[in-house]
Amino acid sequence: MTEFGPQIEAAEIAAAWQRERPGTPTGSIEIVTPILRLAKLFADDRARVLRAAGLDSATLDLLSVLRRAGAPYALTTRELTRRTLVTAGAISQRVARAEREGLVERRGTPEPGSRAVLVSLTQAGHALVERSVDAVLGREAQLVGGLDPEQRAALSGLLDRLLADARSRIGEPS
Amino acid sequence: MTEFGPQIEAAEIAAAWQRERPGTPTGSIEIVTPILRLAKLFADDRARVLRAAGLDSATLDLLSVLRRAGAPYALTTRELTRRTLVTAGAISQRVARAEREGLVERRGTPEPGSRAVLVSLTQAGHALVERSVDAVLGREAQLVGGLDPEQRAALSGLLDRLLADARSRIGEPS
DNA sequence: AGCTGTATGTTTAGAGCTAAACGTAGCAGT
DNA sequence: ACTGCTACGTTTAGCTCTAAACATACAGCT
Repeated sequence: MTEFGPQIEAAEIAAAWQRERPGTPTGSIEIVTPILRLAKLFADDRARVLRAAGLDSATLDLLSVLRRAGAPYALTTRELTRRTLVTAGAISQRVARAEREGLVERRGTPEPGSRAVLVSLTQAGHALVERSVDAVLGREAQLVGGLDPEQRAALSGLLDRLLADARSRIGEPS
Repeated sequence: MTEFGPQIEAAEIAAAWQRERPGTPTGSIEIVTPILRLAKLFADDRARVLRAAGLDSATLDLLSVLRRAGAPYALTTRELTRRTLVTAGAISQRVARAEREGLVERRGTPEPGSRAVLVSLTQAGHALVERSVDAVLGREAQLVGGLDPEQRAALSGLLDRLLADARSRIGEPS
């Protein structure tokens, strides 16, 4: 992943901008910078854990969504896109890869009157999720374990609030 | 970017795991999921803003680091890697692209006794940063503007704490 | 029936990244 | 000098993604 040395703190970045360009609107840096770094840290760590299990994040993401959906573990491509952070094209490719490895199957339409494609977990895919989910989530629980339950609740609440706010501001650009 | 419809809440994801696999360690989901979504939201939004200015995030990241470093706006490749979230190879490619566009220059070693390469901003590169930084940071300030100053301070503090904790648990150099 | 618009998936070209191989330059010990 | 070691940077192969073009099915009109 990334071989970074000691990182520069978000506060130092803001201070550098103020020194170089007084008046630069640096108010968001102390929020955005740690979020970007944490996201990369979580993503890299997950990739590391999964590589040990012969898996990758994109595939586990696909399998997990299907597994969480409950029996019969089948969703349309459209629904997979909605529950994921990637485009429909990317889902199509993820499904193709997972199908090649025997982890999912593409089957005809779910119900007449729709040309949707149903993607479903195979036995092997189901087994693979069962084997790896606890490892991934358990590892993440360790990583956030430095905060006590109250801090986690406070953080979670603020993040949800920020996410909802930011979405509404993007939806209606001012 | 991503044409998602209404997202599934992090709490629903955790609840689905508990329903499907009681005992799954879902405690981290309410923290990790919103962080990943916010990171993508910020990254996508920045890309959108920059595209309008004929720029991309990777290039602005490079130019910004050089600009913030102060006169004479020059750093070694190694230092650029340290201040960034990408590998040395990626920096090499970013510099090559930016050099092709006349935004940076590669010059000989900074001081004898080292074979480091100095990358420095050109006039055009400097001007481009000046033109785009306020737009990017101003936009981000809007996106986080839904939180009041106290909430922002609380959020920033918790994020920094989590980042430091998680890094120490990973053992990655901090 | 024949058109047209909409929804759904897939395919393709191109971008940027990582990991790993590679090429060198300086340095230390012998 | 010779050897090996370390630091630094670049190059390359391969991966996954996005955006856009494409293909196709269905539904509503006329």
